[in-house]
Amino acid sequence: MISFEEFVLEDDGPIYLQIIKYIKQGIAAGTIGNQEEVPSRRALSALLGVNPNTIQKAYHMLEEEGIIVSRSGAKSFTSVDDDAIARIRRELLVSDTTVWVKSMKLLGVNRDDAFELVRQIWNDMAGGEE
Amino acid sequence: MISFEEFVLEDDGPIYLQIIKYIKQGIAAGTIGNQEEVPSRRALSALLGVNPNTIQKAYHMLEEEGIIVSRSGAKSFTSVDDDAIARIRRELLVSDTTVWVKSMKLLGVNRDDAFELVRQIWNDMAGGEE
DNA sequence: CAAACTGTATTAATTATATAATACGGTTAA
DNA sequence: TTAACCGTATTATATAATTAATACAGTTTG
Repeated sequence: MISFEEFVLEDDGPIYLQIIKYIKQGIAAGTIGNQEEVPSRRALSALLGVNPNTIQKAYHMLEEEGIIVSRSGAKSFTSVDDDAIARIRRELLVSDTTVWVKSMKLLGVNRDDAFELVRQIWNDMAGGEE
Repeated sequence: MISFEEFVLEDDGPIYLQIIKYIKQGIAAGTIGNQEEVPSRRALSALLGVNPNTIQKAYHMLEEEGIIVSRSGAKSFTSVDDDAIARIRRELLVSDTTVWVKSMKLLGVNRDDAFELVRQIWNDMAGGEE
């Protein structure tokens, strides 16, 4: 069963996109595996304090991407083979890093200074490898 | 006069936030200086193909942050002393980098691998220092 | 079987974002 | 001075995102 304990709802963008990204990141990180049970629409909506329709929208889009499989009346599960995992991982790594690099260049920061900034921030943050 | 030639309207988030970020990044990068003229609401809306009210919303929020000054009937100008510039620059550097580092940690990427990924992407992108 | 849970669907209302069409009065420059 | 700008404000409309309240049929489990 996918855990949403580490999920934090942000004020940033649409909730359904945050949920989609969280699941994709989990798959890419390996913390969410294949044929793993997904929380029901009602259970996750109660846990996050949002509307069931919002969860349904996120799950439906994930299903259209072939990342989860739903059967009417039954529980929903992930459906990701090794190729799909690799594709999702690469997609997230490149898109997130490209956004950050673009920002650093706009701010006129060179690569070494950007690395130094990362070193300062990396250790102060929880989680991940040290 | 602030130039919007390099500005590209994305489908991502609200337009007024994109405009605010573009101006803040310009100030932080030094390409937008103090007491520099800002395009009129009507002129910028025509250039970007968006509604004048959307530009007004962005400018109004920038004025509330003390970053631009408007007088009814007259042109609007930036208002950023050295302290303000340093504050905005630090704010953008830290927030953007924190978002990226958080993403790398969620994906289970260690710092050295993250740096290697940046090296691959950095040179393939245009702009900024090499 | 029956109760509890599941995915799915529908309709209505709300908020944020953006557009559209104007209007008013202040500022600037020919 | 006067025409062309400027910032500002108002009202209406449209779409996207979200909430809300239900409802129905399929699946699972005791």
